[in-house]
Amino acid sequence: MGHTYEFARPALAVDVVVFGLDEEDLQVMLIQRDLPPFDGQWALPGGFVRVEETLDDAARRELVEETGLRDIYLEQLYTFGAVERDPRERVVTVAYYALVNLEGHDVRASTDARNAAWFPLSDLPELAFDHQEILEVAYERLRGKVRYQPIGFELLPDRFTLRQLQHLYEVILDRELDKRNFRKKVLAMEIVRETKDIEKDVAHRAARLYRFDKRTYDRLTRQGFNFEI
Amino acid sequence: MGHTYEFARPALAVDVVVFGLDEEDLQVMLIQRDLPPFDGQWALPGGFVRVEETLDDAARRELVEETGLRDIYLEQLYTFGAVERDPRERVVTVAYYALVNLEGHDVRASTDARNAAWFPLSDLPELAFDHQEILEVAYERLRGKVRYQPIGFELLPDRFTLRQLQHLYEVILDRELDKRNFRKKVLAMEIVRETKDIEKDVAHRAARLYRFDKRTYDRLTRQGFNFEI
DNA sequence: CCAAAAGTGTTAAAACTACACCCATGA
DNA sequence: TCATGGGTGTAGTTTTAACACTTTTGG
Repeated sequence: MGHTYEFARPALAVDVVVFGLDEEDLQVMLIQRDLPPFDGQWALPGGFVRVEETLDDAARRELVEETGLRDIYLEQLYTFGAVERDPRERVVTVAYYALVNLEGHDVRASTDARNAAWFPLSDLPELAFDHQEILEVAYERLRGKVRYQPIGFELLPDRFTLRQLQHLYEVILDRELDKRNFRKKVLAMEIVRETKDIEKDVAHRAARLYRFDKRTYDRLTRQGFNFEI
Repeated sequence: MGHTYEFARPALAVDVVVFGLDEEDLQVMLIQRDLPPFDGQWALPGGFVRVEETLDDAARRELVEETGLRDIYLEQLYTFGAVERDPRERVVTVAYYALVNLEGHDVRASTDARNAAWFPLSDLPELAFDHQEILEVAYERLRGKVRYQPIGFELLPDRFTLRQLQHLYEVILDRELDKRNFRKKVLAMEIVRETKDIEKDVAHRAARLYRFDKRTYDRLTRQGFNFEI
């Protein structure tokens, strides 16, 4: 970087893969485009980075503007720079992924989210640009990271049952886990704390609710503990 | 991304953290700047992205131009977008890290590398821009990734002793490993193959040379095997 | 013959896996 | 009273961790 810019500049954008979880599936939030290129097709929420905002700020701003989602877990994923990825001109995009608890956030509460909708990961429409590839990289990252960082809790409500937690891992890792072994492991780590409450309105015995104990997690981590499912 | 660019654009750069390993230490390649800002200070090799090249191409081009290093392991790290990270103007940089075998590549063979030099990670000069932070993120990534991806071999010559391999992990992970357990584990994975040769010119019993067997690694990986040290 | 690193096995503890039944609740 | 999921323990196997001595080679 020994000299100033003497060439044409690529444009710089951000795109966000928002994952949500319901009782069935991992879901992804998509936006239906209403302008060319790819008019009418579904795409990841995103937009251009302004010169006076950080990349994280740009991603959060676009999320609010396009989906109404705010204050959610957001992490940078990868930067995609294929020369022809946007047919209009050279656009490099910094991709993020976000995790959101589907029960706690209502997309439709947003003003400008007429074209936003959740799709199950297993049944996505055709996506604009290289967004299919971005989404695959995001899912790959989520699957890898969820095993050794306690990010999965971001997909659950504040208080959750161990069944919900196990279901989360089963959906993301795409394999079944043994109930007894899973509970033993999670409880042995001491990073989920039992609350005094139980589920409501279920047609069977109600399960105990637990809470992720971030303080204990941070303390244990400083002592060399490694989270792993 | 529903509209074209109506704002000023950030400039886009790449920077590369090149790691090398010798008998002592992890080393990092730095460039001494000869222009403001930070004139005379050391910095990561890097430069602006051209509009007709991919990010990977830009990183490789800058590496060749500034250090003479080519055909080395290179992987995207993270994109840094703090608004004031460059005092001249808004510059977003896509950081990479690279791994190189110090025995196999001579920096001084490069034409334009008068200002390039290796520094031990444990004794770095003050760096320009936010390059100290980039370097810390790169080291963190290397430390995390080396345990579950066979990238460490990139830091060694084609044929290496098990001692060299163990030393590599000890330096990167910053802790001692048990010789017998380490050998057992590595050999049990069957991804390093014994050669028929041994070390030369050592003042003690010469160790057997091994080679990383990428074909076997790929085959095992397809079968669900997970590398882990 | 000395210094330096190569090479090699065993045992105890811990972690992991597989597996089945009774219990509580609401409909 | 039935359907549904909640909740619990054990035994066999595998993996990990700790640990010390003999061999080979060049100087």
